[in-house]
Amino acid sequence: MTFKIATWNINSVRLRRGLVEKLIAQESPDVICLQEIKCRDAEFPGGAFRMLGYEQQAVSGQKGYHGVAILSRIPLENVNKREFCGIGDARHISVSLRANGKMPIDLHNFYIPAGGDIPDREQNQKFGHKLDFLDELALWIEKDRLAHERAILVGDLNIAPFEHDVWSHKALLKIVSHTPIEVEKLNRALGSGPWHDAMRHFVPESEKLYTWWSYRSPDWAAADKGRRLDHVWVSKKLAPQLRGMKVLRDARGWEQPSDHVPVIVEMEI
DNA sequence: ATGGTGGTCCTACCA
Repeated sequence: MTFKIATWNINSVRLRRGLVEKLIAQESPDVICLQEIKCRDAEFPGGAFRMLGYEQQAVSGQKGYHGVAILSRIPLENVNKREFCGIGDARHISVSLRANGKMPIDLHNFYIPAGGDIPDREQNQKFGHKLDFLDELALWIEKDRLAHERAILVGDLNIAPFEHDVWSHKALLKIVSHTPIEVEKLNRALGSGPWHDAMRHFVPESEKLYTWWSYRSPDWAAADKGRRLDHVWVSKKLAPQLRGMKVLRDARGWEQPSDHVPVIVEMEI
């Protein structure tokens, strides 16, 4: 079967439930991974999505900040929430997708810390937290061999690793999300192991590719000062099965938009 | 170099 997965930092799922419904109407993904739901589990509008066929749901919420969720039309098993850096932030949830009797696919949904403004862990604890999170992620991936078979990793990773993942490589080298130390740590976690970048699989490294445009730019489309903060990675075993990818840039212009847009990947599973 | 906007929840904090 051709399987379609979407990932989207929704920046409050209660405020933008209608935009998720619009995504569903337009794209009808089999699985939707959301980040920054910004609500507790009990406040998640699961009923509305259930009515649209997403009867399988896994939610890790908290009050006011962060929070991740997975909506699925495919049966989910083994819901797991990992706590990073020993603080209670809801920044990860994983499930196994059980599709048409084949071996399940492990799916990890992440919201990696943004890291604040100053790219120095001595001056900015939030940047230190981001680096520690990435180190812990790299260790976990290696130790538990997260991509050993059929696996997908998505989310707002808050890092734009390639030169053309940002509007100006030179201007952003000291801007959190594109600093060399963050890129190096992301590469250590994902770039050199059993993972495969499913977005750059379809778009060459020499081409600009963004998923986020700041709210602070009223002319976001004209200025087009974007960054690719949202990612889809698949295990190398799944890489030959990739069939398509798109970034729904239009969603940045929807009414009362998120500052991130959905990324959609299709593959045979 | 600076400030620009938007979310949560009600006072700043976070992005």
